[in-house]
Amino acid sequence: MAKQRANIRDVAKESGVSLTTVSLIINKNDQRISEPTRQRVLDAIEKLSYTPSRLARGLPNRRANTLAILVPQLQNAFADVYFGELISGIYEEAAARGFRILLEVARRDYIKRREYMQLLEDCSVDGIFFLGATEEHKFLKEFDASDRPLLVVNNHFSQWDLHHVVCDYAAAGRDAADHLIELGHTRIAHISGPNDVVLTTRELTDAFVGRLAEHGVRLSKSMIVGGEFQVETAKLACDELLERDPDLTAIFCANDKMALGAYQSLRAQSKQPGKDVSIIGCDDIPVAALSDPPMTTVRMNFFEVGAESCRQMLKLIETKSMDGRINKRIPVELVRRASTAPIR
Amino acid sequence: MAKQRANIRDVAKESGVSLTTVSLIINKNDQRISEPTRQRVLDAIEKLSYTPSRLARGLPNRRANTLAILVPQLQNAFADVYFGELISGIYEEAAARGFRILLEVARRDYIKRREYMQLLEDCSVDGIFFLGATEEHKFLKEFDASDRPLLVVNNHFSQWDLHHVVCDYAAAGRDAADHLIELGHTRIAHISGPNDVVLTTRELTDAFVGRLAEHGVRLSKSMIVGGEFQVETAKLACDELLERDPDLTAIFCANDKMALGAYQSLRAQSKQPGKDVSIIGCDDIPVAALSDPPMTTVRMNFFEVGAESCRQMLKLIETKSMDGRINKRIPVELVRRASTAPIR
DNA sequence: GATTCGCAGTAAAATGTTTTACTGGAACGG
DNA sequence: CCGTTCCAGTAAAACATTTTACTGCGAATC
Repeated sequence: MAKQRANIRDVAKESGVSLTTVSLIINKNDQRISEPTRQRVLDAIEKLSYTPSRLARGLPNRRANTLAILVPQLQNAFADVYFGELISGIYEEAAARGFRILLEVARRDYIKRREYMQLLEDCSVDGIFFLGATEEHKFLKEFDASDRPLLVVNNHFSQWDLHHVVCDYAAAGRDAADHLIELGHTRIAHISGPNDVVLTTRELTDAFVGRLAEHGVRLSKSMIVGGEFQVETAKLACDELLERDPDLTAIFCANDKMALGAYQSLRAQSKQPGKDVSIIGCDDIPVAALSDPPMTTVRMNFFEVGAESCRQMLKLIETKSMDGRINKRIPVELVRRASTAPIR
Repeated sequence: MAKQRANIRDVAKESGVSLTTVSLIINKNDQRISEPTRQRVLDAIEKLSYTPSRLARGLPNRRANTLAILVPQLQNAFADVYFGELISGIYEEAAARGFRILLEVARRDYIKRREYMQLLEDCSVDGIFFLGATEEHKFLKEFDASDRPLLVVNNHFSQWDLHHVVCDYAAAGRDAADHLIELGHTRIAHISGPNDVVLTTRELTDAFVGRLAEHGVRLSKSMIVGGEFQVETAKLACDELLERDPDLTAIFCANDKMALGAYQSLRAQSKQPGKDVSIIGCDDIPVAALSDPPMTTVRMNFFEVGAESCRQMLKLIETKSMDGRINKRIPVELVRRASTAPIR
């Protein structure tokens, strides 16, 4: 009971080789170690139930083998399916590669103290994922064209040169437009996201409106209302749209939550979603399939966005190559359910 | 441009003192350092924009200044208000004390490989919070009466001797019973949680039934149905209860989600929750106040449970005193809203 | 027979802290 | 004037690894 915990020196002594040899074996860069020696060392590791210290390991090469997920301070950010799926995707991929995940909340004073930088500078973390970024997060400027490993997940920016991985929102807008056109709709409305601060939802809107125009359907500005991505605001938005055009036949909502708000609004006016008015959502969150009627929507595989973000981040860290920024688009897919129907 | 990053040695050289002095100043155990020296060192730190490396700091005393949150692998565990609030509470308190939070998911193979132990053994983490624990998590036995810093958040176990911080579920059961009695109800039912695997919800049920009995109201076994904490299963449970006793006047649900399920069930049978049948929930999640009718419920401050868990954990780590287990109960509070009414 | 090469492994430096035990000198009481 | 105490700080060990440059040796090559 001399020692609490075996270290690499103990293993070396036990198996009669040098530290270096043990280290090489642990790190699997061991072409040059012969099989018998290798086996002896592995036995010693087993016997002493040795685990290399992550702390000490990170020290020489300044690697923590840890990644941070930074989320904005929202009302229960951790209780949102959207963040939940992104985080799961990142986690899964990171865990598979032996990386740990650190959780960080970008509160006001967190940003003011530049703690995200500390994280990188004190070697706590090898890279940072930023979820839920908007154009109001001015501190991102610090990463503009910098070689600091920060990756924006599911949003992107034109004013700053950053790494990002995003769903193909333009394709989503086009898919939604094509679907409604195919069903014969012409009196169409759109409940958008916060277009003033999020580029992706602007792209969604632009692509949707643009594609409708290509098909000769004009969507006037007044039939586009912003909904802040929440059920309640979307309900109000939908009320407003129905007042402006009581005969509209289809609404494209920038996310599924807002589509549920539209359902509520319609019902309150004794209209049936999917029959009287076609509703198409965006995201395909789990409740979309379970809603009544089951929702037609554009599936955005957020889990995959998270996973791909993580793969890209790891590549970034390994290679340290700064030739160009990461700029990956994840494909989307229209899911036809019962909330859209041919025009009568 | 000789160096990338200043270290403590650079600071020492710059300010003409020894490493030790700098270290003492950084760690604020610096009674013995004179003010002028202190100032000189702080200036040097500023000038070189020096940040101590967390990795190197942890090495000598085997402290990572990091805590892990372990959650079970559930359908979108990260997208649940319950976990969200617990995590927020833990995070807040940890951040205030300079601790980082690591996220870990207890998947099947994660448990099999005992990675939670690795976490402690390789010094990645100074302590582990386990959320969403049930009696099916047999691996907890490993921490039974052990001095490993694992803390069970918002559940507890009688079969294993572990640290825990829990809401006072017994008090919640009593409060709910008292409230219904006060309103004159006698035909009462209960939709319970997964009583087979979670002790806290058994306590809730027992306290509720016990208190009713004290007031002379007998709740038969058949009027208690389990609901697995989900909206859908609770709806079915409620259907069943209404079939068994169409004249029941009140239902106590073991959480708010299930109370919402009960709302649905009642409405489907053209009964008005809060008028025809009083419903009382448990948790006071945000939607409870927003539901229709606003829900009477027992508030469980999960944020506070998380925060207190973290405080206890830090105490555990600091003192390393194993005289007794942590066993803290967080008080609950009845919130009267419109889903309960005096019997007619 | 000298030179080169590859093999299997090692010595030692480097990574950046904390902490314990020490030191030289000044003040101070007897 | 001597011993003690205090002050302000320091030297050096410890923490656990990775990595670079090296070494001895036998085999192949010229």
